[in-house]
Amino acid sequence: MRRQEETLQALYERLLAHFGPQHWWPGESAFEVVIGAILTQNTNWKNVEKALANLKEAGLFDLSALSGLAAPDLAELIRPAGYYNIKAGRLHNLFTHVNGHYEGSLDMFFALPTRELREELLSIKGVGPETADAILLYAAKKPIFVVDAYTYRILLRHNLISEDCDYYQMQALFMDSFAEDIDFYGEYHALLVRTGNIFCKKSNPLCETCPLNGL
DNA sequence: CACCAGGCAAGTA
DNA sequence: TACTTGCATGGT
Repeated sequence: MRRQEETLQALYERLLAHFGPQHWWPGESAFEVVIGAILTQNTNWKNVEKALANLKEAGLFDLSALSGLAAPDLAELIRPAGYYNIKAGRLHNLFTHVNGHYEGSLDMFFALPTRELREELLSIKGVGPETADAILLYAAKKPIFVVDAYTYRILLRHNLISEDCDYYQMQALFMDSFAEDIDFYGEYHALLVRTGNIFCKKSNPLCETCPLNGL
């Protein structure tokens, strides 16, 4: 319905006016986005930064170097990000896929059409819908909207969805409302996360100073 | 001290 | 199919 896309447009404009452009994803390379996408699963970004710094300081910040590490050694380096044993395995799964099918080249992997690339990412144990979409949008530069826990919480609190709304329903809400635009999708998701971090945490249920009040 | 963070997979009934 | 639970560090 038309009302909904106007609301989503207004929501974006309010957030942009309040916070300004976020210029996501933080990090310079596609490789860093991929690693960060795994490490930030259910984890504060500050903790991820410590893990990324460890990898860089160890001089192991590339796919072939990390592929050669034993799981316990990789786990120790990413320890500050939490779930370090699980995440070491998930990173390894991803490296193995890229090494086995694409000569260790992310560029070659990302040259796949969006639909196929998404399916392959989801086939890797440890890569779910949000991680796959974050990699698609911010690393592979494909036009796809990333949904996360904050997206759900913000939409729910402003009565834009019902409680049982799932990942793909929320994603369709945005992608049906707006033309495909990598920069716009990237900004919008980043703004939702920024807003969530400040105004829409579980511990801050009232959102009294939230710029979205009165939508 | 309790609670939470830019999820996901595996186990259970 | 639909819940539930484990994973874990570091900040508030």
